[in-house]
Amino acid sequence: MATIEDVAKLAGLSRTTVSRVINDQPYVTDEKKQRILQAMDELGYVPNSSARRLRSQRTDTIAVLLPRITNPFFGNLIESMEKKASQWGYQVIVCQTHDSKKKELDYLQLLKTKQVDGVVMTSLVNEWEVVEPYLESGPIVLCNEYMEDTPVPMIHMDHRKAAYESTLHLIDQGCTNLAYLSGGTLTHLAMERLAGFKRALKERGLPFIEEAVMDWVIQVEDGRNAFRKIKEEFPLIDGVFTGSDEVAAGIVYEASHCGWAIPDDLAVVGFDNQMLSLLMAPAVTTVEQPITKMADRTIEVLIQQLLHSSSTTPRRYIYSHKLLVRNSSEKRHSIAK
Amino acid sequence: MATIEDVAKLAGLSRTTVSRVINDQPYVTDEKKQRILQAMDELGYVPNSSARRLRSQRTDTIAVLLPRITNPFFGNLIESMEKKASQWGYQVIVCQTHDSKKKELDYLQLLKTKQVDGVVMTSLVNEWEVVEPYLESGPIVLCNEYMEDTPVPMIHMDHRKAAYESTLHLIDQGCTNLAYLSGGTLTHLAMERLAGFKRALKERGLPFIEEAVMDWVIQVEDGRNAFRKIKEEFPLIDGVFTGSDEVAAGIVYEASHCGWAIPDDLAVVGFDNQMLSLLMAPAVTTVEQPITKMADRTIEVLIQQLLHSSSTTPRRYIYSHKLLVRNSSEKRHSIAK
DNA sequence: TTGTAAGCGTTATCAT
DNA sequence: ATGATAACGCTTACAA
Repeated sequence: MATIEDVAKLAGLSRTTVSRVINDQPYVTDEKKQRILQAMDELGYVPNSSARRLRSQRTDTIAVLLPRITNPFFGNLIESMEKKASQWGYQVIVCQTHDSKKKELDYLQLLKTKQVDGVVMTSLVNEWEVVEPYLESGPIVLCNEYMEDTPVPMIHMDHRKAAYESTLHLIDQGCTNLAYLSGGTLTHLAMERLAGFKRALKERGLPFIEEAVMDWVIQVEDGRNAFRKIKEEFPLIDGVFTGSDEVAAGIVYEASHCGWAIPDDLAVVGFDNQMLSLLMAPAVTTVEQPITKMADRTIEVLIQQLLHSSSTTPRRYIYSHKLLVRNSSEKRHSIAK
Repeated sequence: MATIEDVAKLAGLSRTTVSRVINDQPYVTDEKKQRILQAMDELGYVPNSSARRLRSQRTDTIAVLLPRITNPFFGNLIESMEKKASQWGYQVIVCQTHDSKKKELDYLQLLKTKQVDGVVMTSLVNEWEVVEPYLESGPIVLCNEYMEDTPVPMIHMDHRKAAYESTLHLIDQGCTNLAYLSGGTLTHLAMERLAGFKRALKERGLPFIEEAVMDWVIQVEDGRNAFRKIKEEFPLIDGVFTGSDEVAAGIVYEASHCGWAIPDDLAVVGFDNQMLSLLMAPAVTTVEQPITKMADRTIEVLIQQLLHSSSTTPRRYIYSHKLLVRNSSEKRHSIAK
């Protein structure tokens, strides 16, 4: 494998000059530049990335932590982030935490070992206190996930409000016994949504049915199971708030196959506006998130920190959602007065 | 940032001994080991990964090239690969080529720059001749994608056979005018499938309708457009082979919304057995791939190459598929005699 | 069992 | 405009 030394020798110049060419620095005559470029070509020379990183103390790489790539929401998020990052010459490393505290910390370790320059966290399962020390090793930006009193930039939606509106919508359709299905209570996000759900109930004087709260309902399969449980144990439930379109789809699917009418017997709302929600029959009411905008902003904010390591107070960017009402919740003859 | 030197000093030992502890090597007394571990802890020491890589010439990282992570097939593939790789202490870098020749080569460059020890290609858009030279820089394994006379291990299904069987199934259901929708003709895979499709037609004496072949039909949206085209331009078409469940879903969706009956007016088969195909109404007939098995084997094969750099002839592992017949193609009263 | 010392391939500093 | 030289932080012969 050819090194910079080999190139220098072949071109009859010094390593320094070759390095200048590699890094597009000034003070190299065109003639010598050409000689070097040709030598590089001849030897098939490629700079060794570990050596560059070691010397320059930069990796031009950022890590994006997410629960699982197979969740389309995060898939789309990472897709946009990568596009944006590459525009700035940055690589992205995808880090799946699978909602594990240990894995989350393992990946934050990348910051300490200098494998990445910065980190984006799109979910947060550890306590913030545990994560904060890693800030010493490099910038962290929160996208999607968020919390109060945290000294890092945050880019996200108002999930409490979104859940609140979804729930109001269900109530407006005449639902009076609502179930709440969540992807897990560990994250701050999940608590925000639950708060919005409860607030809507309270405002309309409806009871919060503790027993009809289910956690760790994430996949389609979980949604199917949840429906069966509702059918057998809580037949009075007439509306379901879910934190994901997959779960909503599972419910719609299983309900249809069990002879329940959606939305008349059971109204369902999902979250994220995934393709799936539109394709289901009936189509699933859901919350649209401005994924690309959030992703782009996140990368911009992180890279700005990387470039200027500015000590300005971290900003917070809040994006707005959109409730997409579809047939899984919209009753033809609304019972609401 | 503490270095190995700092730890050595604090523990009153040499860098070498510290290094031995870091790498779990023998010949360190328990007492000194403890002293070192404590020093590391005290200083919050973490080995610098660039330095290790530079010195050891290994990255313990492999790159997996795929078209797009938002395609659930590849999402699941990468999920399994990552799991397997981490069992061996390897990291995985996800590289989205978006079917671009340039990006594919850019990512292969990771091998040359020593950012990764090996590469898995799950799709191949460049000519093999262009890719082959990269083998000098490290091992490459093909998973999913495959071709003849290539000196690298291959792990894949027989796509020609799968397409052949799907097509026969459509014909058995009484279809006589078949359309063929492909995700792109660039890959060898696509050609294999087309060959299987054609063979089935030929065997049953049906015509191959050149005009009803559509390329670059990938997403749900493409499927919807494809249906509209069929409806307007080729109303005689009564069966469609598609290379993806998304496309099939788009067709089913659009057809239903246009008043066509699936499968009676139009039978549809998809590919990959994605969740979506089961959830559609009607559910989509599809081809199940043994994703986890293929992913696991791929990583094992690659890591074996990494560990032993054996010069044995590269093996080829062919896995078998399973045609899942569902309502998008199975006619209640089969017309076939 | 432990330590010395020589690199790994770059880039940054300082001369020239 | 170009070059010599010293790091960057670690691993690994080899010596002790």
